[in-house]
Amino acid sequence: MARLYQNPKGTKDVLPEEQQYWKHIETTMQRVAELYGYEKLTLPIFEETALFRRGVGEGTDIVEKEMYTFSDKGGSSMTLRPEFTAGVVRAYLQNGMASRTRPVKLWSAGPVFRYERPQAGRYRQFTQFNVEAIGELDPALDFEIMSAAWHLYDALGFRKLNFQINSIGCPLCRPGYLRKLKDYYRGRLSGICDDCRTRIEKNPLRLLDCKNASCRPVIETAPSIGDCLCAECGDHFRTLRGYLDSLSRPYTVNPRLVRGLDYYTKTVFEVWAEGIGAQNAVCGGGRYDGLIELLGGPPTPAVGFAAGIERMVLTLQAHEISVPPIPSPKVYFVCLDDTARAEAVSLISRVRLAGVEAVMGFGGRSLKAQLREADRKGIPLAVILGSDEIRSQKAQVKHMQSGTQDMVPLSELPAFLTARTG
RNA sequence: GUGGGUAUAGCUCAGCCGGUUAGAGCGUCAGGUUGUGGCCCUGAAGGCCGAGGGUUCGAGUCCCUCUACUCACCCCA
Repeated sequence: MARLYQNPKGTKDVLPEEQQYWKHIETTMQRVAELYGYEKLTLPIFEETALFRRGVGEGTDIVEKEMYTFSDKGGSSMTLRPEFTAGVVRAYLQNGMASRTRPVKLWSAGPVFRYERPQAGRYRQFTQFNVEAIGELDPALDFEIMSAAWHLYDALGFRKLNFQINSIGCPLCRPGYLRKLKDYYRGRLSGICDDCRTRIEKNPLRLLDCKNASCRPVIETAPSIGDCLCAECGDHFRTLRGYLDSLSRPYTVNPRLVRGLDYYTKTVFEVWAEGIGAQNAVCGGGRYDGLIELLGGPPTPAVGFAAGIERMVLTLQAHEISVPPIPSPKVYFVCLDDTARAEAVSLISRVRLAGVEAVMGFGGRSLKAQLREADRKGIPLAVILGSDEIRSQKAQVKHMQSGTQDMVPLSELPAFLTARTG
């Protein structure tokens, strides 16, 4: 067994036993997207590398160390998508969607790839549900996006979720804040961890969510971005909060919430789940008013979020939320000899066409073995076909739970089974 | 990239202070008299004890190296 092939590190097989969770999430997210008027956009899984370098940001961890980049046979540098937004914006610009009525509201779902050390809830290939609304600065749109996320988790049956929101300003007001923050930290170099000393220059916003205990008191008294927002950003955030309050959507303003991607402006938010380990963000998103222009389009505001499906599955399981079962066989055709099997092959085909999930026994297995299989798979009805039944043209239909049996003419079997399994 | 933990059957795990043919439960398959599942009983299949080296008369057990898995950091879904 040491010589068997293994799945690549950080990937995961989703076995049949887990599929009900995936199906529940997939149908729910599609329904929520429809309820909010978002249209589906299907994108390639890889794009040219430059799109992500530019769109995600050169200084980000994703670009610096996490991308699956390769040269194709023509010598072009390609990258498996590490997130959706850059690809969505590329498709929006390339297909002339900027001339559609705004906002253009799009959703996508599928695998994304980041080369990281795996741990609980973190994979190198994982699956995201992605929602974007492009072309509108109205805070009501921020609210709609957050509302869609809230609606999704509510419909899935999640409880005990934590909505965290913040505003990280815009190119007008953020530089001034960062200057204040850096000055504050430069005066306290001795009290902070090594990581934070490098963050001061490299990624100052990240100083605010350092988990190191020694940095905590420094963070507590650090200048807050909320006090430094420009008039536009401040108004935007206040209006958004007004919408959230009016609908009684529980949330926490977290002035230390920042995000790892360069393109965010104004609103950022995350949704945290309990009980699934350290990687507890099931959803992250925000506004990115500068990205479309950065990727060669006209100045265009936009807002969106991405939710991680594997983490949603973990949350459903950790919170013991029951999900709809996947339809399973309702009828098992027991075949006792070759003549019976020939009859079963034709009968089962008619039964399936009538919409009844049905399976049959293969090979020369005993009656006992076939009934045991039907029992263990929880199949409620067994149709027994042997030489007696062929001779009389009547099958025995056994109700597995009660053990009672009916004699049913073969010609009436499809109708009988349809009625009993409806 | 940096730490910690763990590797014995498909799964969950025993295996003492180093001692002879490697264990259990669950699962799978089969049987328990002619064609009837569940409970019970019996049996079978399934392991180079993660890999390589070392110590020893003798290693699943002790030591070293490697690999894989796992949790956490960085960061993120």
